[in-house]
Amino acid sequence: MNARSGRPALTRPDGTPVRVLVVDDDPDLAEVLSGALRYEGWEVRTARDGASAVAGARELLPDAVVLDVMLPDTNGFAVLRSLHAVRPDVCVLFLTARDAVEDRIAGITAGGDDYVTKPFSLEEVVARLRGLLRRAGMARQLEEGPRLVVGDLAMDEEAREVTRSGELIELSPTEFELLRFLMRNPRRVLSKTQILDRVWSYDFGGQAHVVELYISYLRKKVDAGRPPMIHTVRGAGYVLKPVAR
Amino acid sequence: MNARSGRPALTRPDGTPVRVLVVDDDPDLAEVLSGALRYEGWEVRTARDGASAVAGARELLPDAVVLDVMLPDTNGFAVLRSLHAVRPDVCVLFLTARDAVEDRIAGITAGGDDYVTKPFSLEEVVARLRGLLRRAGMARQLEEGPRLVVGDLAMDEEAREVTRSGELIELSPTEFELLRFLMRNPRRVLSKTQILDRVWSYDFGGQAHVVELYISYLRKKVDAGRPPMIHTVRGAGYVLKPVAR
DNA sequence: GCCTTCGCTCAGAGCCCGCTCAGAAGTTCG
DNA sequence: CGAACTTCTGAGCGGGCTCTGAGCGAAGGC
Repeated sequence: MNARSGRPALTRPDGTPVRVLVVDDDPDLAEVLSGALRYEGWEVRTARDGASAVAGARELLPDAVVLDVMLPDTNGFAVLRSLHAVRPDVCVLFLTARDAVEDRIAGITAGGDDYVTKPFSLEEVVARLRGLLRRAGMARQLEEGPRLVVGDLAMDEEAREVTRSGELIELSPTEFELLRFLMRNPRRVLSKTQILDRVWSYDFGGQAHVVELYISYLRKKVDAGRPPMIHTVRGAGYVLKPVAR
Repeated sequence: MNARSGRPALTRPDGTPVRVLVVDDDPDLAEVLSGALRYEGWEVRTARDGASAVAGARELLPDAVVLDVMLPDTNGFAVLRSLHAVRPDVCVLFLTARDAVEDRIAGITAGGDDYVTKPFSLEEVVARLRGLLRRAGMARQLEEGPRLVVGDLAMDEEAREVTRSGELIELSPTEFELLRFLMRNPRRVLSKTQILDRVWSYDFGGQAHVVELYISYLRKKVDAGRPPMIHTVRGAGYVLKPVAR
């Protein structure tokens, strides 16, 4: 069982919580990240530089590491080598500035690791991590697949494909992330703030009004002409529900 | 057993009372809040700034913290970090002014923490706290679910759904809160003043007449054509009772 | 039985919330 | 370098929600 009730957690094969090390020199960002990962039911530890990252990894023996490429003392790649020395099969998710060295990252990620560019949304980080862990055989049997289903609505996270009763629905990146968040929390009212904090980048300064706008976009594509699955709860937020039988 | 007789308290897994730290620089507000939380059967301690909050947390080791974002000495994020350092799984409920536009700290609700805007109602604060604690695994086993049931009337707090004998009932935010308060105190007469203090915001200047009005609204939706569950006790208040068999 | 008190309900005003449209700025891709 | 797409802002509108006031009915005291 997850911290987030009702949804099964992604765990290690023996049932113990997945262990993740977060390495970033911005303490606020590290705090937000580790909060989100703990919310997934995972065990989290933070480090703010390369040295303490390696030390932390030795203690925690993490299954995955979220690693900022730009660190005060070293760069991420040196840390990566040390990490692989500690635990060869560790998954690494790099955090990197958009304009920086994408080619070098590409070389690294060929090995099965992955990266996201700053500024990112928490949904994206969590989704990538889940993908990495799943591929590393971390899923507790069958219950954790790359496929989300709510009623006749289905999402293949890896193929980035969404269908409703078999019909393919094309979504923009933000629409996709919003729908993923909704589908990962079916039958639960989500406030606009929750959605904003989770689906939009952490540096987004805008109003909750965008959420309304994107809900409106989603409705046009997901609910179009069909019995609605996205419901407004006035004064509270939005819910995704399978249509009542 | 709870201070509020007849209703089982939300307790820690070992049966001891939930421990909550209230941090606000307004002593009156802190007093009202801690009163309401003690009424839930919880152990409460107060602090009026960030420094004493961290100190208090170290002593009390609280399960949850009610934390005003606007503190004289620090910002919410720094306090959040300190609190998580003391106890990684602590839940935080932030209090924030509605018009203080950009004190919304991005990502605050992403880690499973929550917030309410001032002015708030006590029911809302308590409900949010209960939600946080429940998700953190604080519920004494099965008896405390996200579901309130009185007779054939049922409320799912997370989905914000109310049904009577299976039929869905649509409620406005205030109606919902009022009914939640009634359902959390079944078979107990609640005075209009009690209801006003609990369901309406603390800065509400209006008359007790609104309570009558909203009871009337609720009756139309909840009791409509069915044997009544909401009863008037003249000169005393209202009771919610399951229909006699 | 009458009068007072208390509670119920209707109607309406004002406000706030959420939805949508249109367009500007930025991004991606051919 | 242009075209298509995506994201976000601003404004307007429609309607739901909350509360006030008034009138009416019921309960209970004298």
